[in-house]
Amino acid sequence: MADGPTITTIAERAGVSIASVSRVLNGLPTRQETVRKVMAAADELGYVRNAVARSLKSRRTHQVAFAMADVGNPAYLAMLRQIQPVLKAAGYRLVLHSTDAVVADEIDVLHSLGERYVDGLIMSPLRVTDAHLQMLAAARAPVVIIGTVPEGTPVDNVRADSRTGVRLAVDHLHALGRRRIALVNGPPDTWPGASRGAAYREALEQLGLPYDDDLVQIGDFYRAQGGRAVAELLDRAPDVDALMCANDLIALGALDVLRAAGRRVPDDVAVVGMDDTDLAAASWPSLSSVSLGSAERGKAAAELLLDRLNGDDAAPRVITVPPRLVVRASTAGETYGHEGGRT
Amino acid sequence: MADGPTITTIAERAGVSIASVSRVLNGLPTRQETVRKVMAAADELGYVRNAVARSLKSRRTHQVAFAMADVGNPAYLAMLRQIQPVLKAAGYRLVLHSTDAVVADEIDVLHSLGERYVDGLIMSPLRVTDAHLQMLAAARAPVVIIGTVPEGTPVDNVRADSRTGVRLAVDHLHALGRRRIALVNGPPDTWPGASRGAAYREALEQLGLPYDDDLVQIGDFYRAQGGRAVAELLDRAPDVDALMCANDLIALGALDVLRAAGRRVPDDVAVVGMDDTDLAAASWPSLSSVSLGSAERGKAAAELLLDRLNGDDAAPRVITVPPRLVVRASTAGETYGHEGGRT
DNA sequence: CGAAACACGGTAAACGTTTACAGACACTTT
DNA sequence: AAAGTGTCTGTAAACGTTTACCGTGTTTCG
Repeated sequence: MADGPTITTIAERAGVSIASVSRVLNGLPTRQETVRKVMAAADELGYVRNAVARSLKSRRTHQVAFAMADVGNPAYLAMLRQIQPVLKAAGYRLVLHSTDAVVADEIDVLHSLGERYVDGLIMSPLRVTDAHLQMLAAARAPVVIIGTVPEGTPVDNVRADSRTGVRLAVDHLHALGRRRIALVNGPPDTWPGASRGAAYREALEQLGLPYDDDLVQIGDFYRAQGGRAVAELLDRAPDVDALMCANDLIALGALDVLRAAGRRVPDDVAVVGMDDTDLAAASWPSLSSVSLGSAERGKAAAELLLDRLNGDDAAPRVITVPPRLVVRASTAGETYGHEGGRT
Repeated sequence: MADGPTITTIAERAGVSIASVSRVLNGLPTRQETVRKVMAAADELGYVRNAVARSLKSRRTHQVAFAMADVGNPAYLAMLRQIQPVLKAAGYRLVLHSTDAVVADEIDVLHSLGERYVDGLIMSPLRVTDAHLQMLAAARAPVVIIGTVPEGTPVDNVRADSRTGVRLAVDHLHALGRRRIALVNGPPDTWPGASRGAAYREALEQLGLPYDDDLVQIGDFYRAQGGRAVAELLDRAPDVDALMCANDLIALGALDVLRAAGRRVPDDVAVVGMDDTDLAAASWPSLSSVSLGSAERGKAAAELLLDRLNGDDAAPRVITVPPRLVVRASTAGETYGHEGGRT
């Protein structure tokens, strides 16, 4: 692993100046003979351009960061899957940050933009605090937020519409004749938890259904906890005939518990999840789920960021991705396979 | 977004030289008064060190690359989940490459090590070609391969043991009294496909079961294809009583088709998957699956690489991670939840 | 044939750090 | 009082590129 060749090495070998080498390497107009000599020397030496030196001079790293709360969460992975190819096609490398849903870590990432190791950032924060807003206002590179950000924040913003998403699910359940529709939610101090809770209430109201505290159960966004929450719910409101779950993991937990309790799905209790992860198609009965368009949001975010990196300095843009209800066996009683799973 | 402050800006403001600024910033011994002035200036200006310039000088980027075949594949994600925190804790950023299982892309990644934008690389190639070996021998930074690499290749190597994995599964099925055990495999020209095929044959032999061509079906590593393969298999060998599937997706496809064909799982046909992905725990009946230790391999790889980055230059090491059979409902008929799923 | 135009290519500065070296100053020590 | 010791800080070079600028040699044209 001897010290790799640099343009100086090449220049010596080819008998030209480093400027000429650089010009050849960058395809700037140069005499044929010089091009030949430089290329030959570069080939023989196995030269590869030093990206760091290049970045220092050009002030471009050709790297973009994506900061997600949790590498394990399928919703973020869906984003990642879309972001990656878009950036790659545009010649950018992807630096991945996992913030473990810790606000301080997110702030750190924003702060580290000052180190200039990336040209831009896509971030999907759990919730947006004042600290976030301050850092965003002072960000040293273009940032795109996947999530919802207050009006006037100077960054591009790609939103889900969980309100409409919940609406779709509740309407669907109502249309199937269900009247005791429960909500199994995550913590209300997170953005998803809060907005889904509010949307549920609103949806009931629009349908003329009464809001019943007994029908709302709060747990965490995980399977085991979701199951526990549903168990409590069944105790308290045995007449429940539909469950709106705030994500797919909770819904899987619900299926576990319903099965154990001898309730048939969907005949006795219909279940809808949220996020439409791979798990929804894998479970049995397969899980109806509201897709909040994680994939589309990832793609949109990447494209917005690329625009910025190409010098677009128009006013901050907001894109809202519409939700989509994917109906599977857990509400419609269809047999698996009907919806043409993608795997 | 005016040009950020540099140590020169700070030096002027604090009335000292850039050398002093650098020293203070790096905690080298300096007079208290100077420290104070520099710190004050840095704070006021909101200075953040430029990582690129720093890397150029120090020849360290504090970045590590992880190259996986496919961002969508749960096995790689399991690795990623372990790699990320290990690197983060050691102060490294993670650059993610998705090679789309294209050999040329993998070679590209190896080649790009010459650009020195990372200090090291963890790569999990689908199969290792001569081109790989050449590049590995000439790699400009430490590389750890997750997968199997020929004896004598000068890189650290973390292996799965799919031979033993298949063995575990077949033994398990045999112990349950199954005698017509089929293999639903992926393409035999991939490393996983080839080794699983061979291991299956070997396992049968050891158990004194006859090898029967009708019981081996080749498809692809995906759900729909797995289902199709199993459908054909049922036609050809209706007396099959167990399926060893080369990965979890195939196994899910198998469950679909068995259910549609009215065969009970596990009573009529037992099913084992491979990789023990999240999907295995989510499906119903939950899927027995052989874990090849993706998570452990990821962790081990990250730790090996960190050792190298800390200057360890001992001979290349090989770590083999033992497989583990996770028994769930699809073979044992236990109810879900028994194995204490991790979600 | 001399001057202007032009095509190439070399010199050097710059990007923002780190760090070897040496200078400046304040004390000790003899 | 001169020399020695030690602490702190400034100057400058280096990391590997890109690029502005200028000099040289050739071509073109009056």
